[in-house]
Amino acid sequence: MKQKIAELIEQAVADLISKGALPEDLQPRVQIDNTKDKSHGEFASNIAMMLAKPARKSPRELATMVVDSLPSSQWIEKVEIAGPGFINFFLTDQGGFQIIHEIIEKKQQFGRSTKGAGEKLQVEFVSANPTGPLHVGHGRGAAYGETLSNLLEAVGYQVDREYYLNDAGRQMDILATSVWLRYLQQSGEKILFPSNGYKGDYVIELADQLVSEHSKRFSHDATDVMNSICDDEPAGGNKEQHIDQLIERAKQLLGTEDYRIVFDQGLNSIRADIEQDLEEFGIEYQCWFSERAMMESGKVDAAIEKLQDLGFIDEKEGALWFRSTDFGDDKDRVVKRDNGQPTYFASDIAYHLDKFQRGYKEVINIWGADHHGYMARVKAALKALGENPDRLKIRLVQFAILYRGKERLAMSTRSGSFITLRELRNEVGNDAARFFYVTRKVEQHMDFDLELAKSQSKDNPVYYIQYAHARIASVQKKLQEEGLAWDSNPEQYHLDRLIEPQEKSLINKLSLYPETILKSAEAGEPHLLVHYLRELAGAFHGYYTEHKVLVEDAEIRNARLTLYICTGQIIRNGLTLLGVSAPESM
RNA sequence: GCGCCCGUAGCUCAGCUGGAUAGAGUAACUGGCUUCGAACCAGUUGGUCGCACGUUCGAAUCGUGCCGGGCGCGCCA
Repeated sequence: MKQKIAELIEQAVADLISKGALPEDLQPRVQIDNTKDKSHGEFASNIAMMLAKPARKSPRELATMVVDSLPSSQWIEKVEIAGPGFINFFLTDQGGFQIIHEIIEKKQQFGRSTKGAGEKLQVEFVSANPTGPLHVGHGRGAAYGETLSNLLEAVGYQVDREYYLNDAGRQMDILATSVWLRYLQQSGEKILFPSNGYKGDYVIELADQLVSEHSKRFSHDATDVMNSICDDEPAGGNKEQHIDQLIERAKQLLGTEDYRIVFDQGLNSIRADIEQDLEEFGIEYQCWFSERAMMESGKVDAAIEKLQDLGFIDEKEGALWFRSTDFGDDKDRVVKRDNGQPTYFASDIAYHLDKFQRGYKEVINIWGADHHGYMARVKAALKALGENPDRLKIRLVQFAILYRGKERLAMSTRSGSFITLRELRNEVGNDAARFFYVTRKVEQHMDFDLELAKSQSKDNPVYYIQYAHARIASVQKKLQEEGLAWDSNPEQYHLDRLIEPQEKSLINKLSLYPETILKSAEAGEPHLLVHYLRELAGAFHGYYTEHKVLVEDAEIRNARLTLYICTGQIIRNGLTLLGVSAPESM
């Protein structure tokens, strides 16, 4: 409808220009807004104010000219000029009812579009290190990434969801060593657990599995393990050195093959746990991309060599530096350490190059806000490699700070004291968790009070929306019980019987759904959809309490049922995109 | 010190590419179930939009400078 009105205005302006009433070089950027106040009609345009200056006329005078030149339309009841020069459009009933027919016709397809034209996009999200279970901080990225993917699919893109698995590097070595040391403790060795190791209970469980599957295969005397290892921090030493020496000792005593078994035991088990956790949360990836596999394939070395060939690598102090300052970064970055090991950044370069080569129109990364410093260097590397860095879109997700009442909860994986995503899901439920996470825009810091979410779960907005859906389902059930049915023949809708103000505003809300989806998707802001659904549910609840559906008058009944069915459809469509269920009863 | 994000009602947050009297939820208070589900509805109270300039017909929205909070600035991942 907006489009139709915009066309009318464009015609009017073009008409005025051809008559010489307006300058030729005028380029109208027609903007149609939804009005907040219905006394201003359904839609408003500020075109007269926009053109006032270039046309050298007063806004109101210009508005009059535009209105007089406006072609007539069956959808427009009347047009008024108001305020400083707004042109307000009042729709005819038929104009407003169009949307009802469209919803009934398209059902779950309503609101979806083909704007994306089937182009391929990739969304990479969560990508937490497989060193422990996901915690509530990861949950926000998970819910956001999945919802964004759903929205992009809804507007016609083909989306691949991807998880970058950091299954190589020092953190994983620390995990493997932690598991092994717990294993040794299980077998009765007196070993003081390193302060820098992973202390969570799940590490002990991994050690238990190791015992039951491999018995004493990895056993060694505590004295051999700890011999000549430097002191840990509590004993006055350096905790980083301490853990690094323990890693070396583990590799040396176990040998390549056995070390890999211990390593993989931890990796595979945690990865499986993460995958299951996310699946239960409604998220399935098209690809789990292994960093280790990428390194073993030689892609990381190849990327470094390519940069070297292009002349962007300097050798300093035994290390290889990528000259990222040539491409707008603050400082140059090491890609290969003096010990010959590639850095995390080197993997990232190779990984992003690989993504780009897989033919996506755009690659979207969802990162925690603490990673914002990496944007410049990754884009710099892509640019150096001859790729267009604008194809990489990075969305930063601010932290969710978890509270239990007033108490702020720790979220460190290493310390082992954190609330897992699974615990959160069990406590507040998947629907409330998914909904809560995307209610606020991602740039906002978020306070997540567990006690509130739990104790006041009845007041959670997600139930408000679901309740509207359940009420509609309930009415339909009641209809059947009374031996009645909704007449699905459009001739029998009798929409002209919808004359109540609550009906008008509900219809108006319904008509806003498609543009809400489009905007949410394009701006990457699922919270717009959340707020829309709340408003829609609000409009419905108000209507529901004021007017009965199952009235004697069959025409009014069918008209209202039609409106109910449309409302239920939109709530279902919206909640589905959010990954929230739309229950028939609750 | 430099960079990114944020500052709107007591609290948690919306406010669409600048648009008409700044909106929800929650909390507080008042009223509404013999009638399709009260997990609901109607109403009242509550704001110098952090502060100050600037841009213009018009600024919560854009620009600059302060103030306040969060995060980042490793041969860690």
